[in-house]
Amino acid sequence: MADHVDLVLAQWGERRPDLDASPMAVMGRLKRLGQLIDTELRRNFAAHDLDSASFDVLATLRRSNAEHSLTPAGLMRSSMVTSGAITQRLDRLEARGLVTRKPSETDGRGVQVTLTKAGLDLIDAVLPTHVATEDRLLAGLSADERTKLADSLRALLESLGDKTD
Amino acid sequence: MADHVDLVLAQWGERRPDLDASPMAVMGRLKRLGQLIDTELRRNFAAHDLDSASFDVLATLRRSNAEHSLTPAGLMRSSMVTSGAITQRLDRLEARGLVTRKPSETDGRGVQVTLTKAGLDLIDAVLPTHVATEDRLLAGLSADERTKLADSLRALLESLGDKTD
DNA sequence: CCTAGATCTCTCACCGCTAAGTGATCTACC
DNA sequence: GGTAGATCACTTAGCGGTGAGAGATCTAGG
Repeated sequence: MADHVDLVLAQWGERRPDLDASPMAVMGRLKRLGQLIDTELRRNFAAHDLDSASFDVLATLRRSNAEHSLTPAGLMRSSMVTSGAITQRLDRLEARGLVTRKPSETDGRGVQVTLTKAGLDLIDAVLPTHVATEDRLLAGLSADERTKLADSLRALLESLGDKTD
Repeated sequence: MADHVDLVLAQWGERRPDLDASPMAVMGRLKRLGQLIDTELRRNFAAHDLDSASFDVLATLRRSNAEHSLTPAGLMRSSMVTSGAITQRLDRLEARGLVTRKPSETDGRGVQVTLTKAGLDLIDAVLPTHVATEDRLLAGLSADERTKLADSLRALLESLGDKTD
């Protein structure tokens, strides 16, 4: 059993035997999986006139609270993109009537972003197909393997400071 | 112990208890790790006047064979980006004198891309710091945990068709 | 109070990728 | 041998991101 990364590691062993390329066994696979998964999810989103950036915002608002409302700063922390990216995402979603922006009542700098009815309906329509696509991509792993993998990934994330508390 | 994805899963359970969001335990973490790692590697590349796209091409050529030479089609398969992206990457690298393009001797449509001396020197200079950065990002996992994680990721990649043979 | 620094949202220039499509060349099959 | 379809590298329009920075507002310390 060998995947593309095994080949890459073998090539490095051939050309640069002095180099310890072992970190690539994890990092290379993370990158490659990310690209494969992104490509697949992109297709699903496109079928619903969406892209992963818009989905990300709508889904974050949807799950945040009963009002489906959050500040741009909150969206930024959740999405791990720059503030400029959030502004542009919201511009697009607002133009499509999927979210509204209104000044914060408590913070003169702040803005409150809220899902509109159209935005709520759209995200609720896309969510089941999105989860189904993710599930299909994981079909090769048993429930136990998924759990083990999720646990390993959680450990790595936590070691990189991705804590909730 | 809880990371950001645990919070996200709890939120979905609250807002959409009917939805089985469990695939996100793996998919969400893969996405999040990808973003964290990309950001970190970007910093390292920038310190060497590089970006991950250029590094990807130079490293692929470096490890491919003793001549450090490949076709654009080969680079495309290895990088999993579209052919247009490869053309543009090569344009940039050729303009910087890091690679050369010459027509294939055996295929009238084909091109042979080769690392120049400058390209070879640059990638060999960056490689050690790149691997060191990756190793630092994995510092939170023991050798055994890394192996287990790499194995899980390999299994997932293989199930998605990322085979060498 | 007042001020220094943090935080919030937004703007802008630039960059790299996708998606769709082009023309040229190769290959397999009739 | 001719032709239909695959493959190859490239072009272009449009999109979404970063990084740097602006201007407004909040907050903590003296």
